[in-house]
Amino acid sequence: MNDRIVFHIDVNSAYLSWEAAHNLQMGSNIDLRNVPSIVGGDQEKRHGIVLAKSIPAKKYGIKTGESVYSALEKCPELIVISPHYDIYMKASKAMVDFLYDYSPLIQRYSIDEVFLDYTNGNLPYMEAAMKIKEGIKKELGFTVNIGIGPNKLLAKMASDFTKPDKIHTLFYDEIEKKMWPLPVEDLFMIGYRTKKKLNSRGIFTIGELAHLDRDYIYSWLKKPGLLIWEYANGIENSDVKISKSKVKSIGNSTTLPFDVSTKEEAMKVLLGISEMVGMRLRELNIKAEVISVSLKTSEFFSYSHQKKLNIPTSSTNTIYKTALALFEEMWDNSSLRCFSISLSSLVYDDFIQLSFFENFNEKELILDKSIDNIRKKFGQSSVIRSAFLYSGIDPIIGGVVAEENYPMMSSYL
DNA sequence: TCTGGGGTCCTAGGACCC
DNA sequence: TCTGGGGTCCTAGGACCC
Repeated sequence: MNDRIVFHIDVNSAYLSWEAAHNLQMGSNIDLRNVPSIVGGDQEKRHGIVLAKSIPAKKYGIKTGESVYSALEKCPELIVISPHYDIYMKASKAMVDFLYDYSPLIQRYSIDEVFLDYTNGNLPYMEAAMKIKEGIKKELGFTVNIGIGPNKLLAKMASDFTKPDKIHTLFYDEIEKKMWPLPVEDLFMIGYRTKKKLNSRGIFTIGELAHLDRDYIYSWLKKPGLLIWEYANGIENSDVKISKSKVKSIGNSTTLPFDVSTKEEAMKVLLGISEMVGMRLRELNIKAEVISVSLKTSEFFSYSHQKKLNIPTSSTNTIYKTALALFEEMWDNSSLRCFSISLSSLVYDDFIQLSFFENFNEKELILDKSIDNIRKKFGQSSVIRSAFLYSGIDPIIGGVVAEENYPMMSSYL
C-alpha cells in the first residue's frame, strides 16, 4: 500500500458557526459562538431536536440530537436559532471552492466535511493545512478542524481530537498513542448498539478492539465486526472519490405536528410525499423498482413494508398507489407521527428495457413532467391537488433543499 | 425523551429453483 | 415425507453516518 497524505476538513459546529458568521455579516453585534446557543428545529411542529451547539452550550451538557426541550432545561437562557439550509449550502460550497486551490482531489463527504488528497501537494503538508485553516477563517469567517493521516479513516479520526480551530495528525506510528486509548465508541462506525455489545465482553478502548483475534471478531459480529476491527488497527484504503457516485435511493419523510389516526389523513400525507419523491426521481431521469413505506407510531415504534414493481416507475400516481397499498397492508390502526416513502433499485433512464407498457407509461410521465415544470417556474404551490385544501397537510412533503444536486451522505468512507 | 430528515450497507429468513 | 444442498430473489428490520 503506497502511503498517501489525506486531509479531513471538518467545520466546527457547522450549522451554528455558519449562522454566527452570517449574523455578523448582517450587522449583528453578538457572536453566537461565544454564548450558549443552538440551532434547533421547531418544537411546535415536533421537530425540536438540537442540530448544532456552541461550545458554551456544550459546557451545559447539551448534546446534538437531544430534544430542544431538555436543552432548555439544562440552560434556560439558551438562544435557539431555526435552521437556514440555504445559508449552509452556500457556506459549504464556498469552502469547497476555496479548497480546490490546494488539490483537485476533493471528496465532499457531507455538507460540512471534505476529504482532500494532498499526496502530490506542492507545500509541506503541515504548511498547507495551516494555510487552509487560516484562509477559511479569514475569508469565510468560520473555523475548521483538519485531520491529517495516511488514509481517510485516520484523517477523519484525527480531525475529531480536540476542537475547535485545530490541526492534528494521525499516522500509523501514532495510532498506539493517540487512538488506542480512546473509548471504543469514538471509533468511526461504532454507535450505541455496538458499544453496548463490545462493552458487554469487556472491550472498552479502541486498543482493546484492535488486539482482538480477527477470526473471533468476524465470527461474532460478521462483516461489520471485521470493518471496525480493521479501523481500530488503522486499516482503510478507499480512494478520495472525486466523481459523485450514482445515488442508490431517494426518500422523504415527515414528522407531523399532530398524530394521524385516520386513513383519510394518512392518504394525504402519502400523496404529499409521493409528489416530492416522484419529482426528485424525474428531475434526475431515474425510475425506481422498489417502493418502501415506513411508519412511526406515537410510541416511536417503527415498521415498514416494501414492494418490488414489475416495471420501474417515476410516476407520482404509481408511487402513491403502491404506497397506499403498502400502508393498508401493514397499518394496525395505531396513531402515527411519522411517514416515510423511499424509492430504491433505481434504474437510470438509458438502461430501461423497452416493453409493451412503454407507451402507457410515457403519457403519465409527460403529464408529471409538465406539472414539474410549472412548479419550477411558478413555485411549488402553483399546482396543488384540491384534496389538500384546508387539510393542514402540505401538498408536497419533503425537506430537500435543492439548488444544486446535493452530495450524498454515506456512513461508508 | 416533549426524541428530524436524508442517506448507505448488512443480515436473516422464506420462497423457489435445480 | 421424519426429505440434502446450493443458489438467487425478495422482504423486514437493524446498524451506522452527518
